[in-house]
Amino acid sequence: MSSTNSPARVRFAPSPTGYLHIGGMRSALFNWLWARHTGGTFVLRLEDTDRNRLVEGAAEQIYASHRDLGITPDEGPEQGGQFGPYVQSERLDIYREHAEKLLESGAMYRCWCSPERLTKLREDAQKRGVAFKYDRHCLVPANRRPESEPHVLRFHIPDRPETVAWSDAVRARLEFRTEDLDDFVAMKADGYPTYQFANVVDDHLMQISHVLRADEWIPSTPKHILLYQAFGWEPPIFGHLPAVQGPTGGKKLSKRDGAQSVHEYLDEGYLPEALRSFLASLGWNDGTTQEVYTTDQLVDRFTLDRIQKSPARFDKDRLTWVNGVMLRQMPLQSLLEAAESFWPPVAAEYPTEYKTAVLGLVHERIKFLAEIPELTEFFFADPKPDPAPLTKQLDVTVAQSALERVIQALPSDWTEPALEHAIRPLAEKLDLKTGQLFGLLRIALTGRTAAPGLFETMAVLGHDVTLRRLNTALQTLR
RNA sequence: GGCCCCAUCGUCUAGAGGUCUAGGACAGCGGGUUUUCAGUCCGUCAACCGGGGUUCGAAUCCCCGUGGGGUCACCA
Repeated sequence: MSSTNSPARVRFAPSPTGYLHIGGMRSALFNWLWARHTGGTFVLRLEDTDRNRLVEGAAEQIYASHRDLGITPDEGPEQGGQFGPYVQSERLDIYREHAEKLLESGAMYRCWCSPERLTKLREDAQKRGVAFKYDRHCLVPANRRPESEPHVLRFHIPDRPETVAWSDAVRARLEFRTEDLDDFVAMKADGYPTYQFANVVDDHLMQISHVLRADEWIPSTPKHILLYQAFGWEPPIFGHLPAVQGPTGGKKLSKRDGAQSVHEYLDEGYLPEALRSFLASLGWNDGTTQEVYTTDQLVDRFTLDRIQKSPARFDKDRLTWVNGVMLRQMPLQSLLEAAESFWPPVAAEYPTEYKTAVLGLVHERIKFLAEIPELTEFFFADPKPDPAPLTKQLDVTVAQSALERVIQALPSDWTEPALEHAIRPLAEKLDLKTGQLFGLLRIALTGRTAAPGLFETMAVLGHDVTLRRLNTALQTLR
């Protein structure tokens, strides 16, 4: 299948009303994957026709999210392209011009109805238990008003009852009856188009071949198709993606219930590659038992027919696992680069070689980069002296003599094997269990009960620091 | 409420009539490795929403329920 697809032109069209949450990013990723898989083009278009909901800086955040996730658009507001502009508020003339055509052909009509009247209509519909449909009041010649008065442009749903159907790339045939459709507003009174209208005009003008969008758009797709027909245009292929639900399920993922921006994950040290693999698995799989994918594999195997129909829940535990797998597979050098902005402040003065050695010890245990300070802090700063944990397992005198013996036994050959050779036998001589002695030393050296292996830790810490910390521990017991 | 979509372990999913006493993975639990934690290895718990059909045979097809979700804006 992969080689038989012609290059697709796909788009992701968010509106700048806030940051992009994970569900939105998943849609963007699917579009990007399909473009890459077919050797096509990924277009980013900003749908900013609602002036009331614009959020300062949101557009920039959206651009950044794509960049940082590694799915930079081929065409868009930032990169331009031959089908621009890619911001809808800069295309007002285009919409007006096209609206004019449909006005002339009779596919659209002017409507002067007040918000109050519409609200009343809506309430009536609710009372009667039916879906709201505009009553076409302004279609009656007697109700027409001067064109100079504020009005909107409505699309005239065909009077003849018919079925509007399309073959969805994700869920086979979908159909609606025109009787159930409302004469929706295409151009608002402020001169801006609605999504329904701008979307169709732009997708056609930008030669979009596949519209892959969230399935909440299914109910408005017949309106879009009717619009294409009114223009005499060929509709694109529609593919409606299953929703991404929050961790607790139920409602669709929204920004209030734990949904987060890509940046929050990036900031926690989730790798873009891990995010891509995990996000792809939310509603798509290749049918094998493979669980983690490189992006090349994703691009190679991504096909529309393997997109899931049912909603997927966002499971952070699984993301964390994927991230851990990728972190562990990463060469130490790459990990060092990825970790750059995650070091604790105290690490600032230390040389790269030292940090590399430290990273080598936590490489196996790290799940996301933000854990680095917690995992490595004691490599850079002495633990706070505290007698309590030192004597939790052993009484003071035993702990003291153990520390003294270890200090005396420290080898001159400061290597992991030499250290182990010198210290391990001490446990038996002191009549202690290995775990008791090692536990004591671990606390003395790191201030923690959980840390990397004792001897590798000592090897990295170096002779002087090790000796100092052991002495400090001894002092606190006196 | 009208219209629409969806329905396999807690979660992500495999499954396109027989190979399903339903497979993999995450999480959970138990154990091995081991100086702790993590990792790793092994094991374990756990699902076809219900009812009717169709068929020799249904998780897979059809219908009806039920449940969940979406949508009914001069928001996208």
